[in-house]
Amino acid sequence: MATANETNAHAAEGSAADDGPPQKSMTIGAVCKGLAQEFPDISISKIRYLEEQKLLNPRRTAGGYRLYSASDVVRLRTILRLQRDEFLPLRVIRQELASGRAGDGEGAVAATVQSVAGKRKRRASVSVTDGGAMYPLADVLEETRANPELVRELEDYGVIKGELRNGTHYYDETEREIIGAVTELARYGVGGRNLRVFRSSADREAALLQQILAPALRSRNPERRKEALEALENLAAVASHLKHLLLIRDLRKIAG
Amino acid sequence: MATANETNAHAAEGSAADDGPPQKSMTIGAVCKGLAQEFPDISISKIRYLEEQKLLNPRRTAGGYRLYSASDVVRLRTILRLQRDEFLPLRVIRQELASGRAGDGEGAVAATVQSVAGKRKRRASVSVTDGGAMYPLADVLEETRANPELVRELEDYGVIKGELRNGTHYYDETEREIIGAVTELARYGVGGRNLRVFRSSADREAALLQQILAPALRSRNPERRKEALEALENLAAVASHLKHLLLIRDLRKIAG
DNA sequence: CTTGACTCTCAAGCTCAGCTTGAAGGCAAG
DNA sequence: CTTGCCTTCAAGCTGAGCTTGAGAGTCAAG
Repeated sequence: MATANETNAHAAEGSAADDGPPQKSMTIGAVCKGLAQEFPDISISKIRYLEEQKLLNPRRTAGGYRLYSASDVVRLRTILRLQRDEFLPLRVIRQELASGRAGDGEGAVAATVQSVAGKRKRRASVSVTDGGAMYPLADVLEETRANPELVRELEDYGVIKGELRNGTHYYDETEREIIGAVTELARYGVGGRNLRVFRSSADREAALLQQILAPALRSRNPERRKEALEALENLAAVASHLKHLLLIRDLRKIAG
Repeated sequence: MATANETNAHAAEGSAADDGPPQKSMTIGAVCKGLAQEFPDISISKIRYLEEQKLLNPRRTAGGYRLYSASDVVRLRTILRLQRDEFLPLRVIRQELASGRAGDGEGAVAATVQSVAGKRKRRASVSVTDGGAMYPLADVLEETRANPELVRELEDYGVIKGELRNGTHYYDETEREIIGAVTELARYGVGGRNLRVFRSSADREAALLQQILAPALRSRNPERRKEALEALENLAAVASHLKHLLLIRDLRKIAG
């Protein structure tokens, strides 16, 4: 738990005290735990696999242990993000990283995520079946540049709920995006109380879809259930699109 | 090899001479040959597979033969491009298509390749300020493969209104897409009467946004008015995104 | 109204990416 | 010196994305 960072076993090469500025290399297990927050399906074997595929190349101890530097970890995070958010196959990620835009420098790698990603977030929240990644409040606040007050307000309204783990609030991907969207709306003067409108319509629509798919969702046949879940995702996508269109239609009258 | 297009066997429904304006549907074999130019690894079985995966839904002859309209082919080309150039899995392509970035319209789809491809690029049909293009009912019906009954129903409900010009109904881009989306929903069992839910929430949200931007929109200063319109578009986009997120959030509970 | 090219469905199978698992053993620090 | 993390290597698993084959039907040209 926690950030599982320094606390971990075998954090090699920290030598003496915490005086040394940037000499901290981590073992594979520590790296894995550190990334588990953002990437729940990471595993030691996966990291090793990525190395086998020439995407990583960490230092080794005399005894053969892998030692990951900070930039190794950054690179790994980049790889995982490109895979998860941009759906790039490893073959292509390897090229992207190799061909210029990123050696190892953190700046360079950060730039890569931007440049390769081009636009922000493709998948993010469209999936009903969540990946399970959680982000600490501090990160969310920094990324969305949201007002902490507003986050609290959202929690009070029950729009988001977060998860309290050893003293810090954690939010999932969807919640993070909700916070971002609401922050954006706030810039235009759409206050917290107005969110009721959005919330209640979402509730109604969810109820509608549930009702329609209820039989299949309750089915004990797992195949049928899986199909229903897929249908649910598609329905959500189409329904959202329809809502958008209807809103545009209304707004056009207003603008007209 | 030329375009290998008209030369093909069984180019159905061309009936008599070349008098018919837009009645050209192709069989699967013809479509396949036509696309082989750009996509060498296309195959008939692959096209059928894509249909099985709910990415396509062509008309059929009485005997069960697939008949691909021009817009079906455009859609298919979009799918293949997203797959080849963007490495998107079919799952994601399905969502991208369902959730608006591409209906079928040529402009819209071109925009999709762009927008999904990476640049920001707003979708053609979401703009509050309409382009003004109008499509005759017959075209809309063919493209969306909507039930005429359903279109009438939508008009009764006041969701769309169309325009009567010398005997034929004409619809704008947004209306056409609404019809498409509703048709899609109908395939999942979301009937006409359920649309009230969507409509009323759109109305409420429009009212909210109007209220917020009312002063600026009423302004006599054209500059200020233009700014307000832009704000309206952004608000609409963000609001739609937020609604989608909230819906996902609710659905996750259901699915859980 | 036949003929032959084309198409249909359905079930089974195939390939490859992307990991996971297990066995058999070595390294590091309390 | 023991305990827990680490190593390699080979084999295996899973799901996506098609392909193949069998058996039957459709369509338009002749």
